Amino acid sequence: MPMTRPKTRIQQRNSETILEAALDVFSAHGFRGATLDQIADLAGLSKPNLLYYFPSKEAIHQALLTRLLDTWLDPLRDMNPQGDPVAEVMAYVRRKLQLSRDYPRESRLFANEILQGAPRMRDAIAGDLAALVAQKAQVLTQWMDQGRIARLDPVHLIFSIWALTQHYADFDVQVRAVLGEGHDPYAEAGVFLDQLYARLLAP
Amino acid sequence: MPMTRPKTRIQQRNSETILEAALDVFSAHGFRGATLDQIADLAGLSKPNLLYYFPSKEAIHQALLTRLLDTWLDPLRDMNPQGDPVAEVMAYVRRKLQLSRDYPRESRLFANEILQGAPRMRDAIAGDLAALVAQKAQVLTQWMDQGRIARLDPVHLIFSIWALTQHYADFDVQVRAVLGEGHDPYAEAGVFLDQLYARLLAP
DNA sequence: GTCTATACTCTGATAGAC
DNA sequence: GTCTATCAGAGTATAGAC
Repeated sequence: MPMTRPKTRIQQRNSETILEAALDVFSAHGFRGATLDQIADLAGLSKPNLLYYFPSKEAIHQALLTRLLDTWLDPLRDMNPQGDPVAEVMAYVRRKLQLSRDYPRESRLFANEILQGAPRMRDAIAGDLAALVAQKAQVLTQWMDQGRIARLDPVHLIFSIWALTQHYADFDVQVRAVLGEGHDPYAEAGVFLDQLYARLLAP
Repeated sequence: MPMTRPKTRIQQRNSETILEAALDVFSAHGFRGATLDQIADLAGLSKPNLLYYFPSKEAIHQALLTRLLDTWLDPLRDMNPQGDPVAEVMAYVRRKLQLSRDYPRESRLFANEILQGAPRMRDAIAGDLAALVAQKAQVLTQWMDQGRIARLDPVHLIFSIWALTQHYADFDVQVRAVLGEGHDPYAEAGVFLDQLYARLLAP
């Protein structure tokens, strides 16, 4: 009974394959836009076989969201209160931008969920995420009090980093359509965001 | 036959009511997540009556997107090449933030569409939108050449304005959950973005 | 113009053979 | 563990009365 925790190696591998396929489909079409047929096709399994590994469509989606949140918050967790303030914030920006570049599907999965009111993530957001932001906002405030970075609303500063980095994954189609051929959006964004936060944070 | 252009006053009013209801539902659940039942209920009409005014679900969605794009680009169009550079950009930021505050549903409708690869807007984005951005990027570049604002990638500067302002509408749930009670997100964002762009644009 | 009734398709989930 | 067959429900759209 692989309800909660698959045991054998084959089960592990198949669960993995399913989640990988599901990430593709859910991130591209949203929860309701995705179909089990699409996921099964992409995973190379039959639909009933899919439902042997996960009890429902909802369960697959939930599994993706759960594993996502941790990855998503890691870069912020890594912001070190002992480090150099400007360098720490800018390193956070770079890590977050890399995350958008390397895991755009995860970013879009998350965006789809929030955009529609976070029906399956409300608790996690009001809980873990809000707590982490509060904690890091305190660190930022301390740095501001010490005059080591410019005084700004620390929470909105964090929002700005989320907005500016996730934009490149979530609005990828628009970014590429506007830039046209021959551009590397993430490379250009890296340069631009470096300049932006260097200017913004300077005390 | 109200296929393309309703004629009588009642038809006008009912079309309006339907689009208003549809905006609510599509922006909250995405295209596939929305159902005609929900829209009909909200509009106070029967489902077949809905389909008397619009030939299909797709057509309702299309009508919303078409009327949206213009409204969405107006603030950028209004950026005046003859005005004071810093003031013009900052006025654009404010107009765009107001748009997010006053029309969050439109913002989310747009975000849903782009997020899922813009299947119904690709042409408009690669066309009108890209052209307008190219034109305004030229204005920005001129201002930079004249040393009146800091030198930055003009297109990514525009992206940053989109990302930072739309974030407050699109991720509203997250913003409010993180801020907690007793906050006015848009007022705070207004202050923050003023500071950000003042620092960023200073030559 | 608007409604009731209904046709038809899609999709999530289950039964049961192998 | 995996498949074929199938059910049940939801959802878009149409027919046809009024």
